[in-house]
Amino acid sequence: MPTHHQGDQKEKSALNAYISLLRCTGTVTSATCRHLASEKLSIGQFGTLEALHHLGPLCQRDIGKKLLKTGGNITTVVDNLEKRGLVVRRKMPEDRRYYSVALTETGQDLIARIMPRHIETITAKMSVLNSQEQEELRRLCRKLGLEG
Amino acid sequence: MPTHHQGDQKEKSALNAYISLLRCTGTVTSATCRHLASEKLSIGQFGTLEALHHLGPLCQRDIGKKLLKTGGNITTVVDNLEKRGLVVRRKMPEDRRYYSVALTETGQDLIARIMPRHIETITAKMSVLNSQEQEELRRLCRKLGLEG
DNA sequence: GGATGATAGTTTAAACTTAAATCATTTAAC
DNA sequence: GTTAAATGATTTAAGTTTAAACTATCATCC
Repeated sequence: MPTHHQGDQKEKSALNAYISLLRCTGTVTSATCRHLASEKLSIGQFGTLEALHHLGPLCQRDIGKKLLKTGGNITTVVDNLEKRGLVVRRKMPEDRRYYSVALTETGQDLIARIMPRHIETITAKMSVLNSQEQEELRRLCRKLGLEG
Repeated sequence: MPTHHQGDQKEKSALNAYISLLRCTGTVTSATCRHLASEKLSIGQFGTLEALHHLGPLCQRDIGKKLLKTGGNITTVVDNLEKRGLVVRRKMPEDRRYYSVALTETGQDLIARIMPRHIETITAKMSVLNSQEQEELRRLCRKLGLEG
């Protein structure tokens, strides 16, 4: 049976890691997403374009899963992207509950233009860690992030 | 001079770490903050109460720095906490631009009641990693999070 | 000691996000 | 086949967040 002291130590270690994790993500996100403002893209909008760019057309549910956002939010995000002509919705004939959301040519052009800079910014920010450290960070985050 | 191939590898490693980091924080935050809804506390409100609990009275600027939020947001958060009688603002006589924001007894009681459960939830979630891994995650996040 | 600039906080408008209720469509069970 | 349950998407109302403009106070410097 663990003593109180051991319990304290366990909590302390967990809390320290947790706090550092959240704070780190805050500063990193802020640094890497700053440049999106000049394109009038929210993080959710950019994330959606990026997902479509990377994975091809997706239904809104899958976009939501990818971005960890609610369905209502995805509706709004896709609405706004559609208004700007960056994506299109297409009803899926084989299951008419679904929309397939896809990049338009304009959307394709925009994300293709933004991505190099975005990747560059991320690479620069992450290069505070060497590749071995990056690998270890990834491993730990993946282990920790397995949903629950 | 690095070859293109090396550049690709460097980007790939950075991006993988970055994506895992953001996704991990998303799932961890969602898991650890779910219980706050039952107390009708937003994450920002809880963060403010916690900061005041941990550090004692703070001015709004310092709360904002702690939470990585804008000044306008802190005004709203403190307004709402004050309406519920959980915190009080006090003008600082020595510099009347500042408010000192402090927990009321009610606020103190609330945060004292919530914290054990919150810590427990975090500890449980983080215990996917052993203490050595937690320590390493903390180190990497701190290194990465140094502002910029 | 008065102008200038910096800092703390507030307000406003617009955008984002969520939870909950709702609509439309499909699947399963009978 | 028809009903019931499940699923994808939308709507609504409420709350959160931000940027930008604004007020109030303090510090500096001539």
